Amino acid sequence: MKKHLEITIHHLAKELKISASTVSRALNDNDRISEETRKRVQQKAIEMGYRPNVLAANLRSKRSMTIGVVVPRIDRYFFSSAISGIEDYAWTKGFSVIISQSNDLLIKEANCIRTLYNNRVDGLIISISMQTDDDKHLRLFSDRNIPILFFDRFCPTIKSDRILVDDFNSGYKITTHLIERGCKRIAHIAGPELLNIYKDRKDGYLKALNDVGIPIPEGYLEVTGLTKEEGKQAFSRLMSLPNPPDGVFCGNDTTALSALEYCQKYQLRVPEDVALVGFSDEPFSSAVTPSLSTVKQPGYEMGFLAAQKIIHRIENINSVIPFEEIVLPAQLIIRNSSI
Amino acid sequence: MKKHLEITIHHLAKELKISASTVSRALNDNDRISEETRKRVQQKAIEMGYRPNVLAANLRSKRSMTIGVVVPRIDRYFFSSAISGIEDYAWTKGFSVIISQSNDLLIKEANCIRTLYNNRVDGLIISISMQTDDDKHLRLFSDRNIPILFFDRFCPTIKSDRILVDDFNSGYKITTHLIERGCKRIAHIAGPELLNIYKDRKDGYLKALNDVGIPIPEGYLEVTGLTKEEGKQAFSRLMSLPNPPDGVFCGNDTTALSALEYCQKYQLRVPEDVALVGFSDEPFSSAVTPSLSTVKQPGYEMGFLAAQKIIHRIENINSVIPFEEIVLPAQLIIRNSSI
DNA sequence: ATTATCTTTGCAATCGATTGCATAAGTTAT
DNA sequence: ATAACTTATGCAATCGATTGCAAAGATAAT
Repeated sequence: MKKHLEITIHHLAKELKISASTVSRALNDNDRISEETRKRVQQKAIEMGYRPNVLAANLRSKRSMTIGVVVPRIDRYFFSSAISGIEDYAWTKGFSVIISQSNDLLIKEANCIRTLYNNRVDGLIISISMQTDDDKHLRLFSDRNIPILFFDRFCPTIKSDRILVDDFNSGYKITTHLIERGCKRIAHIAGPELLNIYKDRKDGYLKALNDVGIPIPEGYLEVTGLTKEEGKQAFSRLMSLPNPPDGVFCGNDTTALSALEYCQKYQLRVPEDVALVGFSDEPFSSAVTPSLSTVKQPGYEMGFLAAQKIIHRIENINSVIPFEEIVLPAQLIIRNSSI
Repeated sequence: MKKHLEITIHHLAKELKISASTVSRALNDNDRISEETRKRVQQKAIEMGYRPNVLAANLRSKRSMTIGVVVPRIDRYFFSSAISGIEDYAWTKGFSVIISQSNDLLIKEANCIRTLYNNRVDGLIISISMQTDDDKHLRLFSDRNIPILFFDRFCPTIKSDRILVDDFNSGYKITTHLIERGCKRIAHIAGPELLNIYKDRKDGYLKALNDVGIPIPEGYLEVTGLTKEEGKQAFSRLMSLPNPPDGVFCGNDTTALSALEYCQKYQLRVPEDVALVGFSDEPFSSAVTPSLSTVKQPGYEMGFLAAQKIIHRIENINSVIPFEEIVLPAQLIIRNSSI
């Protein structure tokens, strides 16, 4: 079973009676090697089943051809589709993708980043955790000038590229939509302010109401962790108010679903009694009844673009490229829960 | 900005006036180094901000502390939750996870595997593509005695560990459930026979009907790619039969959802006119109306277990551990679409 | 014929850690 | 005091590629 001795460039060199350096250059299609030798070497490499040892090459060249990705949870659709986009592009450029998840914990996030650093990834694509209120762990990369790219959720104190969704305008559009369909009392279930995305959604909501002079009653702004359970509680508090809302902008689809389930349980009609809008267009959102109005974030495209940007930066690591903040538009999808 | 010269064990050695080998051993808590020296070295390492270069260590030790994962698509919930489980366990053992997706294409799968091999991953966890009818690319690993572990979808000609879901019994249980609720004409929308999972589900279906002596009318067994579109077409063909089914076991939840949408469009009542059962318990399945009966596969747990098994094998690469086929039970979840 | 130039290849150091073997120092037994 | 072990540390080779510099050979220019 141990018949497979690994073939190295030295074996090829000996076989071809040339030096290892020539073999190395030939395999990399270096101009300095004659066309003829290159052909011979490449032919022999195939013949002998040569497989480059990426580790050795990376050690020497100080590039790993690998990008690290950190997301809160891999199994959330938005993130898995972003990873899918990252992987698809990276693959075309010969980069591998190491993933890790922070589980929305700062400590875990810091550990992931340290591990990725130790593995000498060439760049880091990250969507920070809900707890990240500190940038010390990120400095491991930024201080060493290793490219970081934030997507969706970013750390404002680190200078770097960012690919974001236009949460402010989305929040504004959602709220305006609710106003236009006739809602008079519009509440919002927000997420932790620490994260730009939730703050922006909330600000969009506030601005939209303010622009048309609708005041926000006491208790109409819930701030939660946006889990299924917290969503249910928050919605229940809203509906127990003396003057409950007739339209609720939920910070994500999960809480919107909680709200929907609450309505089913207590015989509230959606959207007649209360209109609902979520955020993210999870796979379930179009399938529920009534189907859920929401905002579709281009996860795959963001990931693809993120990979393009960071690989471009990696490949031009010595040029000064100004940092970019790309804000992608998101699409308001009006479905039956707010029609 | 270039203030960060990388600290190596040689820098530590010089600083402490000892040899690099001692530093290396001290950092790895080797017995041969005195307790006192170990402390001093570890202290200094922290003080100087030393970060081990995993690449160098791996090159020498011929282990990469990395496992490669290949799945058809990262953004499918079953796979992303499995990856989540893999990553969670691997992380506790200091392993990194490189992921790649085959997009259900054999060629892409082969390329992914080659890349993972070149990166010298210590093991491969894979769920094969729908097209994989050949094992040449997998031999790259198996011939070299590098651990492979299949989960969910496997290649029967490669000897290795497997972690599977009990698709046969699940198919059997689903069909029996439909029989018991009173369905007389039960159809099945199956996936490609090439994959064990779809063949087993179908066989369970056939066996269940056979056991109670129900014959299967002409045209009641559709074989498709199980996409949304193909599902819709297959279901439409079924319902256009002179004697359409009153119960359909759909090969996955996606096609079950297609069926549901078809029923809504053509005013068929579910489950009164036709009962539906899917497979996989996608996030949308519990949320749709009527909620979808299905089989819940333990994705996260499978991934976690897969990581445990393969890392155990990696850590005992020189012992002969017999290959294991673990078949996990899956849970039939009866919801409104077939109650 | 001689020098200059270009092309093609090889030598040897290097990346940063690991590890078998040798050695020095310390301890115990004879 | 010497042999026989232990214990702690260092030397130097090694993993498999990359790369600056030198050199050899071929060709062109003077």
